[in-house]
Amino acid sequence: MYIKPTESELEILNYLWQAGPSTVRAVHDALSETKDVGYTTTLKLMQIMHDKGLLYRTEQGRSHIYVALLGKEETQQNLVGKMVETLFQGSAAQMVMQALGNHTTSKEELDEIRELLNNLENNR
Amino acid sequence: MYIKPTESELEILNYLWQAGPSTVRAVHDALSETKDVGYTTTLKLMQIMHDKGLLYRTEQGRSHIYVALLGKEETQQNLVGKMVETLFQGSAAQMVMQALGNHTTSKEELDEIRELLNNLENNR
DNA sequence: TTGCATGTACGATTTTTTTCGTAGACATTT
DNA sequence: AAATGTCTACGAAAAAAATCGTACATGCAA
Repeated sequence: MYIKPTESELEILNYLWQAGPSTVRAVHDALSETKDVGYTTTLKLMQIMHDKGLLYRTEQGRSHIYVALLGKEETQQNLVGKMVETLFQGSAAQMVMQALGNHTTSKEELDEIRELLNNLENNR
Repeated sequence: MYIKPTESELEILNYLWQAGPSTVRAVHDALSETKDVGYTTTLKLMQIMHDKGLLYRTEQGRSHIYVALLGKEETQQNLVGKMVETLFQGSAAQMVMQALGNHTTSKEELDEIRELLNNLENNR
């Protein structure tokens, strides 16, 4: 069974995806920018994630280096999929409309999407 | 400030959006189909939602009729938006790709999206 | 009128998630 | 060597969500 990361766990995963293998310190410093939280809180969270099998870690001198075990795309997939199911009755198209309708998206991005649409249609 | 519904609250909202004003009994019976939960749990949840201002209710004889106070589109918007921010670094386009890439979407829906893309581009 | 079904209210408990204090190890600075 | 800084471990508390039992009211059927 797939383990759904909690909100806080997701913040940590996000950082690890972007930054690659990192120490608790690095993660914490990054999160502190936007969130007011103690160092040991971040540490504990990462330890729990390690216990759950969400993170792998390796010793590096006195500290640990953590690596996300969930893939970014895989996780995005999972969560978006769940949202499509529960909030949009399984219609990805409807979600797409909501997403595009209310975010400013550049011409380049729109073109990219258009291309994706074409590919999808051809490979059916 | 906007109140983010919890997972369980969302299930209830979903039912109410689809079915319109309903009793706890109706909601509970529907949820029971897919979830194993006691009647009083659903009742309590709906009472809490009422306290929070998520639901409006009116007496109907011995029971209550509940109505969702959050709009469906409004809520979808909020949650999708939040997901775009936290999971896709603000890029709606990327989320769209993930959503479309892994859900079977009919030609009609794809066309609909294409049309939306065109509109977006024209109204920029 | 007695009993059963069905409703709400509400406190209490359990479970999950988040937070943090304290202790101990070890390196570095003074 | 002593003080200071930085790490992990870990227990425990706080906060948020979900669950349910029990009490009590009322409608309805036997």
